[in-house]
Amino acid sequence: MAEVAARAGVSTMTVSRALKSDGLVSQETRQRILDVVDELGYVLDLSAGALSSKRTGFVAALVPSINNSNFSDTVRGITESVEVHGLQVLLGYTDYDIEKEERLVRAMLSRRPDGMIVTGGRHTEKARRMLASAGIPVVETWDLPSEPIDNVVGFSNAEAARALVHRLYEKGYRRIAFVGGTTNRDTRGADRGCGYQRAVEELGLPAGRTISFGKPPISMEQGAQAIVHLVERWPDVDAAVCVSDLSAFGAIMECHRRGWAVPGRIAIAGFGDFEISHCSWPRITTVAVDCRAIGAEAGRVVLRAIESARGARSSGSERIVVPFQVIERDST
Amino acid sequence: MAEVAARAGVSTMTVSRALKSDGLVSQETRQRILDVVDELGYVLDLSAGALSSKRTGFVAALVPSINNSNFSDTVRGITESVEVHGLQVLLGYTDYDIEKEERLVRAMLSRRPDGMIVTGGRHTEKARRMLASAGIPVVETWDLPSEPIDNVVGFSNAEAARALVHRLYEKGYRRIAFVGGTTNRDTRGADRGCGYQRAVEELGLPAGRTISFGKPPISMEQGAQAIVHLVERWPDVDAAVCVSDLSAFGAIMECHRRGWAVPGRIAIAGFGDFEISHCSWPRITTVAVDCRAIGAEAGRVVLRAIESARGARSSGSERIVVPFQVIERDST
DNA sequence: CTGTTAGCGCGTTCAA
DNA sequence: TTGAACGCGCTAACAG
Repeated sequence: MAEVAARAGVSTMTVSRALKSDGLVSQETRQRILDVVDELGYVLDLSAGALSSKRTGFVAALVPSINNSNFSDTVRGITESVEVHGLQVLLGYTDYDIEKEERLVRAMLSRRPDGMIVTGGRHTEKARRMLASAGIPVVETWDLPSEPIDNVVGFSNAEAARALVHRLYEKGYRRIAFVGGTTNRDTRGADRGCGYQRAVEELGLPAGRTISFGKPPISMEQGAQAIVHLVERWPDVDAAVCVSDLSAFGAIMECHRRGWAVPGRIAIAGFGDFEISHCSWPRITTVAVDCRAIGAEAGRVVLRAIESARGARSSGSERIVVPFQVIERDST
Repeated sequence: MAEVAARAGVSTMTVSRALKSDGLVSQETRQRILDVVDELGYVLDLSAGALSSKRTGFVAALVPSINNSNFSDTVRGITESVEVHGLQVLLGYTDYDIEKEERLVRAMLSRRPDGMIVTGGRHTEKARRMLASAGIPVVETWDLPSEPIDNVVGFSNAEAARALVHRLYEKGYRRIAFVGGTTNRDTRGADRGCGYQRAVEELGLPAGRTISFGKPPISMEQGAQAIVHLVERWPDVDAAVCVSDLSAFGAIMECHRRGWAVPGRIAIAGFGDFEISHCSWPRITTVAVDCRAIGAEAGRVVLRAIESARGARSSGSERIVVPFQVIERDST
C-alpha cells in the first residue's frame, strides 16, 4: 500500500480510503489511485485491516453437513444475504457431532468473526459458554431452542413431524412407524422422532414403532435396510415416516424391489422436500421448509445485530419462526 | 494475551509459545499458562498472529457448487487433509461461473491464504494472472488443463465420457445421444460432451445428437425434460449419456412415466456415481471418480508446496492424474 | 478532502 | 527456557 501511495503521490491513508466504497476521496484522486492499484496488481490485505479496524468481515457458519441440499441451501441463503454487505462466510461442518462443533466454535472464534450462525439448539456446555461470551451476535437455526443463546431462526421439527403424522391419520393410516438414525447425534432427526411419538400417542395409535438405523446422515441405503426391518418387526404397518426424503427414497426403492406397492402395501413419507421427492416415482409426500430463507433470515439477523450492537448486544435478540408445510404426494 | 501473561507471571512471548504445540516452554510454565487461559476463556487471535507470522493458516478452496455431492466430497477431502496440519479451509462456490470465480479469487486473495485450490482449468485471464502472481501454491482440480497455472490433480472428463460411449458401443448400442447443460458455463460438462462427440465419430456412429438443456447445475427436472426432447427429435435413439447421474435419474423417471422401458426402449447412463445411481431402480450405469481422493490429494499437494516453497515455488509443480472407472449397471 | 500519529494483537528475532 | 524490542499492513482518530 505504501508503494501504491508513493506512485499516486498520496498517503497510505488516502489509498485506504479510495479502496473502500464509502471513503471520502475526490473522484480524480481515487481514479489515480485505482489506476496504480490495477497497474501494480495490488490486493488489499484484509487481515491487516481487520486487526486495525477490529472487524474481520467474517461471518462464521456451522452446519451439520455440506453434503445435504437442505443445509447447502441454507448456506446459500446466508452467503447471499451477507456478501452484499461485504461480509465473507467462514464455513464449517460438524458431521452432526456436537463435540466436533465445539472444536469448530473455538477454531472459528480464533478468527474473530463479526457474527456466528450455528445449526440447532443443542451444543456442548463449553460451546454454549464460548458463544455466549464471545461478544458477537449468534444465531441458532433449524431449531427452536427453549433456552436460546441469542437469536433464533428456525422451526419446530417435532411439530412438523407431528403434523405429518396427523395428515397420514386423516388419510386413514392407523399403524404408522418412524424411521430415523441413531438419535443421540442428529438432534433434528431426534426431534422429528419425538413429534411422531407425540402424535401417535394423542391419536391413540400403536406407539413406539421406531426403527433406528445407522448414524446420520442417514442415507438412501440405510432407508432401504430400515424398511425391511420395519416390515419384518411389525408386519401390519401401513405407513412409515422417514427422517428425510433420502431415506424415504431408499425405502421406496427397496419396496419396489420386493414387490411391495407404495402406497398400496405401505405408505412412505419423507422430510425436507429435496428435489428427489418430486422427481422420483411415486413422488414422495414430505414436509417442506424454505431452507434458503432460513439462511437469508439468519444472515439478515446477524447483520442487523452487527450493525446495531457492535459488541454491546443492545438491540435485543430476535426469535423468528419460519413456516413448514406438509406436501402430500403419491407415496401416501 | 497480556492479561494472561500478567496473571501467569510471564511475558506475552511465553504465552504465545505455550499456545503453540512446538513452543519451547517448560512443562510447569505451560501448564500454569493453560490454566489461566482456561480460567479467563481466552481465545488466541489468529488474525493478529497471521499478520505477524505472515502465515494466515487459510487454504482457499473454490468449487462450482456446494450442493453437489461430488464437489462436497472433494471439499471433505481437502478439509480432512489440511486440518490435521492446523490449516483452515476458506470455501467459496462459483455457481459454475468463471466471472464469479474471478471475483472470488480476488476476495480470497485479500485474505492472504497460504494456498489455493480451484476447480477446473478454465478461468478468466485476470483470474489466471492473479493466481499466478499471488506467490502462493495453486492447485487446479477436476480437470487436466493443457496449460496449468501450477499444480494439477484431476482427470480428463472427455476421456471418461469417451470410455463410457465405447462401453455402450460394445453392448450393442449404435444411436447414442448426449444430454447436457448449456455448455459455455460448466466446462467439465462441456468436456464430457466433447468426449462423447469424439467417441461417436471414431466409432462411425451418427454424431451431433446432443441436447442442451438449461444452465448448470443440470437438475433431475431438466433431465426429464431433455429426454423427451431427445426422443422426439431422434426417435431411433437407443442410448443416452447424461452429463450427471442426477439428470440421468430425472430422465429415467420420465421414461417410466411414459412407459418407455429403460434400458429396453432406451438405455441411459449418468456420470459421477452419486448415491442415487446405485440406489434407484434401475441402478444407473455411470462413471465413478474418487472425489474425496481428489480433494485429499489436492490438500496434500498444496501442503507440500506451502512447506517447501514458502513463497518461492521452488519445488516444481505436480500433475496428478486420478483414475476414473466406468461402472455398468442396470440402466444400460 | 487529505495527512499525521498511533496502535490493533500477535510472532520474529535477538539477547540473556 | 525466557524476555524485550520491534514491526507485520492496515485503519481510527484527529488535525488541518
